[in-house]
Amino acid sequence: MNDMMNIDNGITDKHLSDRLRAVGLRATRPRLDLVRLLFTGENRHLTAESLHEEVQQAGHKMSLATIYNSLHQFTEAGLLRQVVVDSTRSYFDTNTTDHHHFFVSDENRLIDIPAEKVSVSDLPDVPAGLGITGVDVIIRLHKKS
Amino acid sequence: MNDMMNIDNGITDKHLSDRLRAVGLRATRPRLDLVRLLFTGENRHLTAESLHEEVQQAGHKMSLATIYNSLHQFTEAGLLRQVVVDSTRSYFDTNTTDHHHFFVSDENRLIDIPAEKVSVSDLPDVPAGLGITGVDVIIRLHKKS
DNA sequence: TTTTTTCTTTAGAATTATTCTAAACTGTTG
DNA sequence: CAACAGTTTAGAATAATTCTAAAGAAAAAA
Repeated sequence: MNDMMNIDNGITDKHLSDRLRAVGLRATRPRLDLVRLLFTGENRHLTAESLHEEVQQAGHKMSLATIYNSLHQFTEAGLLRQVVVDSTRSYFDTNTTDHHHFFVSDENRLIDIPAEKVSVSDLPDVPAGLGITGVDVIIRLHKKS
Repeated sequence: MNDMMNIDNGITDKHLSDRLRAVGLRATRPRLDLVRLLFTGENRHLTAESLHEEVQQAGHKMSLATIYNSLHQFTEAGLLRQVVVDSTRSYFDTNTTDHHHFFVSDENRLIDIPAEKVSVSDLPDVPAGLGITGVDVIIRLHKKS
């Protein structure tokens, strides 16, 4: 439809397709619709449900299964990062660089914290035979009385 | 059955009942069976399922709903701490003092890290109107190749 | 004590988020 | 454009958790 169409910054569908192919995923129509929402504009935090709604509102129709599949594929491919803050829902972050999170429990909302703002020091010895996958810092917040 | 029975350290059912009543919960038979497993001996990490199995093996019979109810009541009462590491299951920790966790994803196992071993410094400004509920640090581990 | 009230427990149904299945469909490659 | 491998999808299936409303037990009142 618009190979050279410029959405709201310099990102075209060509860029997005290339990005998908670069991580070994075919640039299909559904996946393009998703990455367009995900990687055009600011970094985002989302759930399968919220993304699904957004896709509908963007005028596309997509099975929830596809949303789940894609979120997981994108995560494995390193395009997304999964953030575990709530045991009832999965959150995904389009910012995959090293950083941490505030989690506002009253609103189920995540806020990024740059890595430099938190220093985790003197890490204890990791049990033998195990390696560190990642360090997650979550600062839980609540509305003040 | 055994008001003064000493399980394996100095903790009797009387102590456990008092502990329940101290946080405003009736010392019922099911709750006693649970706290006996939870607070006699070392600190533990558990899930509703794992606790349910353990209760069965201890020879009691208890509805899973009671396990869930109790875990949540105990958590609200401050007897347990909930640890969110996995979006498919809830973990509870009998150690409610300030500390952090290793999470071995290959085995779904938690390991405590004393608070002093991790220093979170230079916390960023908390958005206006919000207060800090808690700071969770989770270091994810995997089996080394 | 007995009675009454309030809190608990429970079995099973219901709910929610997520995953699975198998068939229809679409990029990609030759 | 044929043929294959990778994708999408609707809907069923699953897993963890919560709900419901009825029966049971602890605490309070009489």
